[in-house]
Amino acid sequence: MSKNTKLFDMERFFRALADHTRLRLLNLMRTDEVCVCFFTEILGTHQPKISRHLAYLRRAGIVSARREGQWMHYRLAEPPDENAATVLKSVLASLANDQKMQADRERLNKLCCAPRLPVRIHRAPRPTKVAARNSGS
Amino acid sequence: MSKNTKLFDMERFFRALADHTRLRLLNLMRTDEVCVCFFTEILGTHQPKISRHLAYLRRAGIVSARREGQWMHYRLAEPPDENAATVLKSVLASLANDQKMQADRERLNKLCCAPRLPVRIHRAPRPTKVAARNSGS
DNA sequence: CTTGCGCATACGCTTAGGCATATATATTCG
DNA sequence: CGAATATATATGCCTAAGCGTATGCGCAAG
Repeated sequence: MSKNTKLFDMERFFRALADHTRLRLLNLMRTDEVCVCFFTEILGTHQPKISRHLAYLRRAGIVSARREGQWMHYRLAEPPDENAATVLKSVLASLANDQKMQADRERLNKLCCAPRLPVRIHRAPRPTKVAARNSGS
Repeated sequence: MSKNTKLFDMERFFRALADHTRLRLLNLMRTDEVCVCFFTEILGTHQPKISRHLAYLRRAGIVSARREGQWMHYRLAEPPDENAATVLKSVLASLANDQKMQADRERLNKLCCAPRLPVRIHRAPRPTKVAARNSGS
């Protein structure tokens, strides 16, 4: 039984997961807090598209945002419901098994460990690790 | 790592789950193989709507259908990928925790254990248990 | 204060997918 | 065969949500 008061809107939750771009974003946030410009760099797409999808995920309660000066940092949120948490955990584990998702993460790692960032995101704050929530629990 | 050859189309999978009617159908199939007329009876909705959603689930590989004379029986399918199986299992467990979903199941149980079926589905074959794959209940 | 940057949102367009109603197909029964 | 039943699909309508482009707004730097 669900311990928490807030109801789990399962339908909305799955709608949020039913998009390739959003799954890629979640995969990149699996262990890190990441700012928007890194997402656009890694996914190679326009910034408004990224922002729209991040807003969608935020509305679904799957990610949370933190402002730091002119940068917005996104990370996975604690689901308000234990069922959501369980499902999300297995979803993230599945992402970790996907080859293309692994490739995205490798590019992110390379990029943020590089001595110098590309000009486009020259001053951007690099992704930072977040307390592990999967497999470590 | 995914052992099975067939790739898991996660996006399609979640799109299939992103609908209340389909979640209710899946919940009713959690332990049973059920024919269409029982679904329409329990959900209290029109038969074409049920058939459309069942077709959607079938196309997503989540359920399978079996014909028996003029009746079609639907049940959960074995996901072709272990990631899909893991996620689906946690989804079904979440359904089992939902109060409204429990109510649906209780109505199905009452209906199919009743000495006589309502006139509408008088001759319909009753749901039958399927080898348990999740939560005993 | 003005300019530039990072990000969010608005706009217009297009498609997927929800719905109810109507119809087609297939099986069973008389 | 012809009617009735069980299910599937077609049709038309409407909304959600995808996309790219344009724009708004807050913060930083000059």
